[in-house]
Amino acid sequence: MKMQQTAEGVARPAGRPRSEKAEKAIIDATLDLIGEGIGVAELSIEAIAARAGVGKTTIYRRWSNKEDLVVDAMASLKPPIPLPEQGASVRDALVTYLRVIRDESSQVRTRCIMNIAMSDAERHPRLAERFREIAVEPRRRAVAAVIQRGIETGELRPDLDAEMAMAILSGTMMWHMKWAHQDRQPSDDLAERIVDEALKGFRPRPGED
Amino acid sequence: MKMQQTAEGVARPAGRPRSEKAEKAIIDATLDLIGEGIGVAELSIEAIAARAGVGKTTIYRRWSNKEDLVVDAMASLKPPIPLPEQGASVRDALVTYLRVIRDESSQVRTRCIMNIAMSDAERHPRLAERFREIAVEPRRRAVAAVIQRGIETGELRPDLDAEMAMAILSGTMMWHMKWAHQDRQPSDDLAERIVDEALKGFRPRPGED
DNA sequence: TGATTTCGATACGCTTGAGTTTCGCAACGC
DNA sequence: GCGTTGCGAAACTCAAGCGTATCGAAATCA
Repeated sequence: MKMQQTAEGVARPAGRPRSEKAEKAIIDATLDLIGEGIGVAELSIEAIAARAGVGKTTIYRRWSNKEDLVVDAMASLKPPIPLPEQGASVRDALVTYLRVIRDESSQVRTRCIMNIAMSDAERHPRLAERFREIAVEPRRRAVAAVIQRGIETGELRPDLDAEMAMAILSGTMMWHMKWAHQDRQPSDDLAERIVDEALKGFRPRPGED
Repeated sequence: MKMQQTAEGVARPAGRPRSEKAEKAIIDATLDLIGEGIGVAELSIEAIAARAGVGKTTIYRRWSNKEDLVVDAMASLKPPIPLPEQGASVRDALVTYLRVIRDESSQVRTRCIMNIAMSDAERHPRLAERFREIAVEPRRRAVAAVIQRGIETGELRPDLDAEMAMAILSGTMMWHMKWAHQDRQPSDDLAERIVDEALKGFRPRPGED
């Protein structure tokens, strides 16, 4: 594979360059299929190639196995974290955050992707790590910042454990979305109710401090 | 298929009766394989038959497809709910409850089964329904009873929403077990810390009532 | 123009597992 | 003993999908 020098000095291989469009089509097809409820195990390279309108060779030239492809596909997801506006109250910021989780959890596509992240993660550590990195950590940091600010303004208890608060807020919403929506869709004010309930324990106790 | 009358008057088919031992072996093998991390998609009848020391025909005679078998296997699980002793305080009862969840979530086998229940549930509604029925509902009721008692004794706020409390307790523990144990195993006092944090919001506010 | 590489398409050999059938034996009631 | 049904084992057909190879066309650079 001879290299050639471009004007910018970047080495590039001779011959026809790889198609970025094909690459994107492959990633999109993978996410589409996953979003339709196909698990990693059932996911076939042939189906991805067909969906992407691409030859199998084009896939194998880029990824040597299915797991690598799925990891890259998951990593390509840009999590829509509308970071809570810094001007709002802690309550409003947390409500906004939980509303995002609720809305995402209502979409079949997001739920399927989350299922894969959570379930197949047991067998594919790299996938779990990547998902944590792109989807969990940024949010954890965002919530931690909100909580830190709340502590500084006195809206929250000074000894509040941000990690615990994060777990309570996210965990409670996830539990509701997973196990409580069997008969009815989530009520519109679910985010508010969770935040208000949690804040009962998060706020400073009157008569203390 | 001719029927015959037993002494008890129960109709039973002619010929050799089906082996309960084989049936149990099939169920056990299924749960074993699932517990080892085999997903429903990769789970093969052949592997189950081999593991159970049974012919494939013996499986097909009882279950017409894989989903039916998995549903029955999951349903055979007796969830170990050590119902909190009624004498203990609400705090102790809830700590006991969360400890059970934590201990279960630490076992690979239980985690695999839960993963299947939660993830494959999206595609297999009967499986989700059954799991909810045998694993979620009994616990929900147990916790609801504890909370009801706490409200009656004045240990908890009279307007506390039992459903919300359940979601907070279980959801928070599940979140921790799923996303917080990446670097270290759960601390021994995790159950206590969650309950104490939650109770800060669950107890009556001083000066109110 | 020629060398090189990628493109999509198609075909190929191979493995896995589904679901069925057949076999000889075992367990039951009569 | 006889009829019936279940048993495990093995063989079978069939389909899906893997990973590789080959094809002619297209894209890029020297």
